[in-house]
Amino acid sequence: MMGRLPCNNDENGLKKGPWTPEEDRVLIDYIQRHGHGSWRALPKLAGLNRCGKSCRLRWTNYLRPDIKRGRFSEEEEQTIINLHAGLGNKWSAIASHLPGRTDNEIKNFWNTHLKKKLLRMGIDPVSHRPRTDLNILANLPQLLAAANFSNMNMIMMNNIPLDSTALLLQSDAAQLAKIQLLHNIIQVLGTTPTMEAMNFLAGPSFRENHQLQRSNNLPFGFAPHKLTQLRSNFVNLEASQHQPELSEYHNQTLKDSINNNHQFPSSSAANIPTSTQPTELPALLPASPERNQTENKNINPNDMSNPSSTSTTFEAWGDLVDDEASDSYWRDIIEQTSSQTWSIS
DNA sequence: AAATCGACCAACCGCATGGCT
DNA sequence: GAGCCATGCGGTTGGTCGATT
Repeated sequence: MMGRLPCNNDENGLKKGPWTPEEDRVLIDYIQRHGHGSWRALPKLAGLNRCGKSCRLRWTNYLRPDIKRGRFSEEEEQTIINLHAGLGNKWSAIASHLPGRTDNEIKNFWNTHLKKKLLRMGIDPVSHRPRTDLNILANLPQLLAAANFSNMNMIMMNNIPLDSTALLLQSDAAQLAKIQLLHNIIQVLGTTPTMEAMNFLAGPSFRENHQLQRSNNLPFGFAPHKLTQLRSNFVNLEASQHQPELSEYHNQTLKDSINNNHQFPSSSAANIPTSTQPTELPALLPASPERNQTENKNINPNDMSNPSSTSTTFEAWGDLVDDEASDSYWRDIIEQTSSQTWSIS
């Protein structure tokens, strides 16, 4: 490899491993007086028995005066998730949007916290899309629990009386979890859902509707605009899962539903400008970070959402999914889609 | 009390890249 | 253009510490 100078401290007698307070002091003193200059020359000049690379790392990741330490805030967390969705593992690029945070710190935080958090939510941390492996089906209890937990947090933060909202929120959380599950199921199926699958997904009302559509010779018995709307709203749902503005929007719709005599969250969709609700919406996020790395070089985390496109998510599902879905109904879905998947693979 | 496990994170390693001669 | 050097970057490792068995 051209250009690389080994920093093999074992062979040249230089020290490795954790830095001592004394070494830190020497390094800080030197840089404060002379700047770091050539990192390679620095250790000798400063009187440190370390390689230049080690000094640079220690300075940039730990000793720099503008380093911000401590827990990541919710805002920082969301920013990292948003940026990672667009940039992938470009830790230095992500760090450039978080003043005082180092790429190393963000990388560690991602690997130890955020990755697991997304996995728990059923989102693939690499692609930022819902997980398409069948294991996700085994995570439904956690998904429901997470949804409930999230809603409970919202209640606590807004001092909303539990007795008047608990049942509604349980219902909404379950609804969210169901939507997530349906999304994953369709991802697993991969292609246009079969008639049988759509029958099960849409519930009794759709089955009735299908009979009418079939008599009109429409493909799959599904009105084309419904399929388009369905697909669009999956995209919107997915986008909302890792975009703070959209999450906030969904939180707000939930709050609205509480304040408006338990109306379904879609009631607040009127807050979103209708002029920006196309029938078919573009994907809000790249399918994979790699795909869009070049155009996202100077990405602004605040530009990564399009809240206006979320307004019909609940409405569409309200149209498609009956509220009275029973356990056996959902068992049927899972069994149905599982058998579909086996036949695909 | 000791052993084990898992989370966390500082530090290291090796590759990529850009600048200079 | 080739070779060399310095630095940046991302993946990985290994030590530490608290929780659990």
